Amino acid sequence: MARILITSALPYINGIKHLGNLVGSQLPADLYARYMRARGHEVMFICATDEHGTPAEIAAQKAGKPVADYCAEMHTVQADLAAGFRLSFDHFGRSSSPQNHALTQHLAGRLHAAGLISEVSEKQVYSNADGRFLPDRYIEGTCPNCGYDRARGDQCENCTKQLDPTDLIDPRSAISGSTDLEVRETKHLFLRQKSMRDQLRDWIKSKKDWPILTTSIALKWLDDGDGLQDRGITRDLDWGIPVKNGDKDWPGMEGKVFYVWFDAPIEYIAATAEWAEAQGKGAEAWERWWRTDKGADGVRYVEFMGKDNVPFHTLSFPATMIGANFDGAEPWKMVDYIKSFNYLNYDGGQFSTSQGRGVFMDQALSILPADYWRWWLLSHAPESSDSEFTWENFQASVNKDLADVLGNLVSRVTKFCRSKFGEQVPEGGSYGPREDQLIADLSARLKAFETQMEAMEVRKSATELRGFWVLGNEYLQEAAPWSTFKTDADAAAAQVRLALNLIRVYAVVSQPFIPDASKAIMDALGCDDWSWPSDMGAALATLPAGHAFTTPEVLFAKITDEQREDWQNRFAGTRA
RNA sequence: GGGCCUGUAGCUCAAUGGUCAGAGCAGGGCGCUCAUAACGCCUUGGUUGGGGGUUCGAGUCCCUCCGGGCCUACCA
Repeated sequence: MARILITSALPYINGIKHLGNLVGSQLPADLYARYMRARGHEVMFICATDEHGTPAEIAAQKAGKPVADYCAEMHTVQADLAAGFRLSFDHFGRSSSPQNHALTQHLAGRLHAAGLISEVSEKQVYSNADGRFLPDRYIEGTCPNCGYDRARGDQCENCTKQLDPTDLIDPRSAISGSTDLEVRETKHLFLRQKSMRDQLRDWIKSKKDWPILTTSIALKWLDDGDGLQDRGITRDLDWGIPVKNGDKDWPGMEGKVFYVWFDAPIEYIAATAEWAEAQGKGAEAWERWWRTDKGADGVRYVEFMGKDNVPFHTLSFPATMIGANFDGAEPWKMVDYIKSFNYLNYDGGQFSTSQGRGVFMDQALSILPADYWRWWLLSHAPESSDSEFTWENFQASVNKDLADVLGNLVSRVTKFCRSKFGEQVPEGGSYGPREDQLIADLSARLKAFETQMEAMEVRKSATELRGFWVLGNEYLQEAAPWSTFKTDADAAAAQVRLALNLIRVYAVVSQPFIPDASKAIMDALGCDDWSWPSDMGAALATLPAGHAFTTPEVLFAKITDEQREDWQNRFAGTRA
């Protein structure tokens, strides 16, 4: 039994996430966590809301609420939706937690002691009307290059030219529209990652098995142009983790907070500490996952994220971990594998939180159960390139795979049994060569599924699982118990007994993808044995003759053309 | 501008430089009647975006052109 630490990129706090966010990190992480638990491994699956930064403050302001209240409310909303999608986090934390405050400040102090923090004075744009410094992209104005009047301070969207906020003609605040802007001098802490470039490169190059998407992004940041740059880790904001040197004040940094991207990955660790506290356990309970000197040396740590998150997870966060161990006193667990995803598009364009385009998690659950979405999203996960959600494809996939192949199989087996033998596993007959062949085929197919799951090949895993289901229909068609029954009731009994057991095996193996349907099958079969069918023959003898069951309701209702068209229209525009 | 990814059947995707480029869906045919008009079997369908090159051999490697996407460090 191995110990596996799994983190999903943290969903940002400023609103409900869309299906693209879900499939880019949390959902595949959940699939992996569920599978590894099912295989008997010890899993720690961590996620949290990412609560700091300018967008959170602005979202709270728009909602007319204090930012702390807003974040607390949105955290609850996101936690409920995660539960609705059956995301099986061991803990869903908050980056604003006391644990993260303490740990972030502690690690900053360690980096300072290591000589890896420098203080840099910068000039930044301050908006008097908004009472805040403005990040470059929150300043709008006319592009000096093309004359586009809604160019942002970092780049003109129209002509794609890179800009500096001071380049803009007639600059104004993107938040309030105010032109009462001034340039102020402000001091910030920088993480001296430049000095750790070789260490980071060696570490990344040692990861031979990482996806190209992951390593190419990391190496680009390391070596492109002037190479890896030092990174600001503080901001002039009210909401965030106050800048401290461990538990001591940091002279000159009063009133400043750490940059959200500094404290967000640290929350992976802090959230595990939150978990330990919630469980009534001591520090050793979380340290055995995160400190290689305290038990984490045997842990395999896997991160899931969208491609936009890769630089922070391959460079800044590792730099923090390596730097904090400058004297060998704090060996932190480093990531072993990064699974990154491309983007899911929606009907010819992008999903967009800011524009409200696409299907959002709450809307999705309001029209169909979680399993439908889980199945489609996972079986179409954007692994090798961006992929696209269309309602036609969704309808076709769900109806064929879930309703016809799996759902109908469960239905035909249980209903046939009920009508010929009653609602109990029939007795009599014995297995022959056909059944031996089925067991061999199932074993081979399961092995292929396991291989793909362990490699985190999400789409291929779904394909293998579907193939595993198809074997049941093929067997039934060939054995044809409805014909057998007319001449040899005992033989039909044996065939149905096997088929009922096969359905149980399907519930167990499918559980990482479609947990609710699996549970419904198990409940109908009156069984709670979720052990993995490593010995297929034995697994298919789990339900003995005479075992009572109930015929389940339709597992997956088909999506009708009317429904599809209705949803297509309903979700065609942007969300209010 | 630079970097990276990507382009394969009507659709969604496979294929360590090595049989005749394969699956699922859709389409066509046959079978079955237990089942959610479901299931099974067979089958149509390709100049692998265009062009050039390397190689005994290229979907795969190189060059070039065309299309789609992402990133480019103060959104997160």
